[in-house]
Amino acid sequence: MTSSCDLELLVGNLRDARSIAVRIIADGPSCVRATLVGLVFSTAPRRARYVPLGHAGFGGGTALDREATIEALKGVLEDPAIAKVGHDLKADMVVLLRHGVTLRGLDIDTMLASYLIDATRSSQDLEPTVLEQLGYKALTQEEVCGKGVKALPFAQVPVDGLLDFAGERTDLAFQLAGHIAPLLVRDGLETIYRELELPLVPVLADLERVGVRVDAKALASQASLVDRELNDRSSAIFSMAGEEFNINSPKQLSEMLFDKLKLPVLKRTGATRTPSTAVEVLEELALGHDLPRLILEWRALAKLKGTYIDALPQLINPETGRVHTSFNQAVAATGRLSSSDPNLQNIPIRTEIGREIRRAFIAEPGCRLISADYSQIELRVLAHLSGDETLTAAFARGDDIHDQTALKVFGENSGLSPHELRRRAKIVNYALLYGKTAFTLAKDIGVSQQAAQEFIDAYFAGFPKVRGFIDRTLEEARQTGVVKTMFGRRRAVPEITSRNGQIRSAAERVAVNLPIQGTAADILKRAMIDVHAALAASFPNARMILTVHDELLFEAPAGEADTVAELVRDKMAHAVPLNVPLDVDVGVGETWKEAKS
DNA sequence: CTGGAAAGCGCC
DNA sequence: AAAGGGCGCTTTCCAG
Repeated sequence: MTSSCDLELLVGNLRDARSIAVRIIADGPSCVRATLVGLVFSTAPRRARYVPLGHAGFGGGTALDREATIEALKGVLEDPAIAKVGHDLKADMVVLLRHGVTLRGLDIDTMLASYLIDATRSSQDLEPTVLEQLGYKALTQEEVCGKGVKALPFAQVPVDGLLDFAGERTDLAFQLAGHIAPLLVRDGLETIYRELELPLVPVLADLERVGVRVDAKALASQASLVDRELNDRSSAIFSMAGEEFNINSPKQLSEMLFDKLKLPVLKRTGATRTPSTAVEVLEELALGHDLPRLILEWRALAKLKGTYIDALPQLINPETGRVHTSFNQAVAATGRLSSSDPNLQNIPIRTEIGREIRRAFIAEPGCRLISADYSQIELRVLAHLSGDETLTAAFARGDDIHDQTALKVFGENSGLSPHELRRRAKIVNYALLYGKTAFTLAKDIGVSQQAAQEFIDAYFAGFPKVRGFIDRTLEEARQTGVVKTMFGRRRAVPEITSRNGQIRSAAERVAVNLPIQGTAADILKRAMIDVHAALAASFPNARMILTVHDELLFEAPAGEADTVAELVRDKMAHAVPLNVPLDVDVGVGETWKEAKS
């Protein structure tokens, strides 16, 4: 273990020693995620200003060691002139933030660089990336620390092994950086890396550190309510079925519905070809039998309870009273962020009972939550990218875009109610974004397949340049094997030339979707960086706490909530210049549910 | 007992 | 015959 004397020597020699390796156990199980930080200071002349950081999803060490070590290194870690290199710097940053250290001078994050080069890799983890880029088979944790180490309680993991593992990973990140940085330049990704992904790292680290307050009592009372509803339904289900079975088992359920009760098999599952019990199937069956409806209700409630109501309270950090999600910046193929442990990007909103869960997401006393979401951002991106005059003019006038689509697609004399018209038009709008076929569109809006095809044709006739945008995108994909967002984020679509029609069609949908979904993701990232800076400058007591694809959530003192909301609206609306306005809906409330309504 | 596949479903 | 882009989580079921 490094003594304080060694540390002084180390820090003193940082700029002129040939090579010094230090491995620090920096943290125990704590707020967001326990992490082992390893530092390797390599001061060979050409690289003298690089401090690579790595982590290994671990924690521990004695308080004395880590506090003394971090204190000694603080000046280096916080010096923006000393460039930092690592694999997943945000993970290190979150740990250091909890020790009062703000990591500055972020330079090469090999995870983010690798992600920009190929976002569709199955993993951006250090070891597989090193294997692919450097052809080096990295040692696993078990190989370094001994077999069975992962099963040990943290306190019993041998410290020496951890140090070696940290050092190994740190060194790998450093080597990888040298190889991968030129690839960013080769692929024209420097700008999006330097101006979007890298500046987002400290923003996300802040969001994770702050977390969101969750009301465990509110969830507990919802739990007992939902329990009663579940019991009522399962009793009814078993009495109708004539026996008890596990409703949650698709296998047992399918035996009950299709073997014992002889209901018609409408669809089979993908791999095993067993009769499907998916929601579309049960909805169809519910027209002729009472049982499927009850099963659907039971399933929805069980999902709510198991995934949210029971799970969330266990994830409240006792030190902060808040839930600290992890945002993953290197997973989604389109450039979106994802959230896990827990996923706070799939909290229910669609049904009233589900929406109740958002009452449990609350502001600190004396504070308010502010929700700000882009209105139809993907359709606006489509309008911009396609340059379609009808679409852009509709957005410029502030028309309701779904009503506009209804007019174009269904005409003025369809005989449908305005509400039904708008509902169908909304489905048509989003169907287009995702490449939905006439077959499924017909099912969704309850018309014949032929009628659905006529709606699709009418859409393209009404918004003529959208067809051109799709054709150009597909042509680019065929020519280059790659599609891009407005800001140069890329996604490879190698299957675009597949001779297999199904595979090729799937690739075409991916190719058309990427510029739309990916550009929307880029815009939100830009907005997050801008808003974060604006709040730090003008409202230091207001904090960004969540991001959900087209929405940002904030917590601010009640007295300034309205002002903060307007600042946020302005920054989001002007994050990037488009040839259509970006409208932002904002709301303030004591809970997430209130803020969204 | 653990890990992974499959089915299903919550969100944008 | 299949038939919508992007995620992450829970449960069941089975293999090792």
